[in-house]
Amino acid sequence: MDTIKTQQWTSDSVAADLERAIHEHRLPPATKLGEDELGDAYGISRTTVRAALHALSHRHLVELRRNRGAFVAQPSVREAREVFEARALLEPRTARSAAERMTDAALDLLRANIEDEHAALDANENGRALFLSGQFHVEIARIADQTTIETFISELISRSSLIIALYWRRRAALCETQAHHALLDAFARRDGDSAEQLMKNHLLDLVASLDLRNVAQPATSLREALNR
Amino acid sequence: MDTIKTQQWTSDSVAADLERAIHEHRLPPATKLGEDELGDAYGISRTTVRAALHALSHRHLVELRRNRGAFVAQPSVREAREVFEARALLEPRTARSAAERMTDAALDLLRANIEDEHAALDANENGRALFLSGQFHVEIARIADQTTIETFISELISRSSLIIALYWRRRAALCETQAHHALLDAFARRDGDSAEQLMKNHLLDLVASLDLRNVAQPATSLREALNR
DNA sequence: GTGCGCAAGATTGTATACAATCATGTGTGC
DNA sequence: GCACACATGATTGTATACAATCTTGCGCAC
Repeated sequence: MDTIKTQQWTSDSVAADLERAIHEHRLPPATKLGEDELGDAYGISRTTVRAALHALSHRHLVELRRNRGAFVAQPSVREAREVFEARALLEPRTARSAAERMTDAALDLLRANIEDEHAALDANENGRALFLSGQFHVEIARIADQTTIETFISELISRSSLIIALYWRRRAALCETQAHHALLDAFARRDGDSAEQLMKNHLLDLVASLDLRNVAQPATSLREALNR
Repeated sequence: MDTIKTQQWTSDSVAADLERAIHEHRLPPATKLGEDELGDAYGISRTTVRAALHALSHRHLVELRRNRGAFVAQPSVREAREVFEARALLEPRTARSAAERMTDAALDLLRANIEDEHAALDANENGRALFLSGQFHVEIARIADQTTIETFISELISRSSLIIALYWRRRAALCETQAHHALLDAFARRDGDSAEQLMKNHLLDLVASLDLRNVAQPATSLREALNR
């Protein structure tokens, strides 16, 4: 197997590349991430790969098992609930702050994001659309000028993508963009109250679209299923 | 210099050990954390030390500068505000959840924590008292049964300790334990409303006890001061 | 005497080599 | 034929060696 790109990969950029692949569902939950394999793929040594995998494990996107390797995380039903509870605490109030600090330039960024998502959906690039949909939320935290909270939300968004991969119920993804449009309107009006409430409902809708009953989790490999 | 302990150090345990040292102000902000130095101190190779330092940098407790090394982080005034804004979003509602789920065993844990803090203060172990004071908040998240939020709060608490090291204004630390006592009472009554409100006020008091005006930050070395 | 440039030392960044651990398959005994 | 034990292979955990980068001090030119 040849290397992926001609680039000066660092542990951070490899981690970002892997995170995006996970976020876009190109690397589904439970995928084995062998160090040698990744090292060959990126054309780097295991040292750098290990640093990237450890970084992702701190973001709960990768699960490290001692002497067994790294796997794309498989959030449990419980973890899924927790992630959305954390988002419910952080995002509505952050959306309010963003609305209050909104600028025209920031509005353009959010509009461009929504348009890109539409374009990706039209091109049947569902993974990319999902990624952009998440970026919308991260952008809001950035506009709210809360770097610390943005870091948390960014992690929660990526984990949400894994949760969606495992527990998504509905087929129609269009309701999503509708909520983002409504938020955009509230932002355009600098309406903090509406933004907070819309974000709250948006998150509730997201959870409602998941199947979080305590059913057996899908496992890609038999071994994984039995070790649980 | 001889090794610290006879123990099988792993990157995680080294990171935990360093985090506690930072939390207890035994390693003040801007302290240089040389890899060779730490490797010798713990009796391990640089590989493991590096993994620990990277882990701490992901928690924003250590700042890594390319080709220059690792330093105990020095949160800026802005970062300090952000940390407490994040805590304000997470902790009050978490305290409410904890109150609603409180058990007698959990109450005992919290009581023991407060007693230990008193004992530490009496023994003039201020660092240990500060650590225990932070653990009180982490325990609450654990009692609320929110692992994800607990992780975030744990990080924010450690960062708060750095913030206190840099920006603490008042001398009297006794007001602290008073707030924890009040919270304990609310928990004992399973009074979610009070717990949420008390936590909110407690965090406001904490911020008020800091000097977050935009003054020049104290720097331990001249070089650090100039590079900023 | 001051300022620039270069070289030496120190420290981190990366790769490679070795050790430890786990998974798997085979063989032997019952 | 089944179960347990051991050996083999594969993969991760750790240490060491080398390369790259930055700091620092000296020396030379002006």
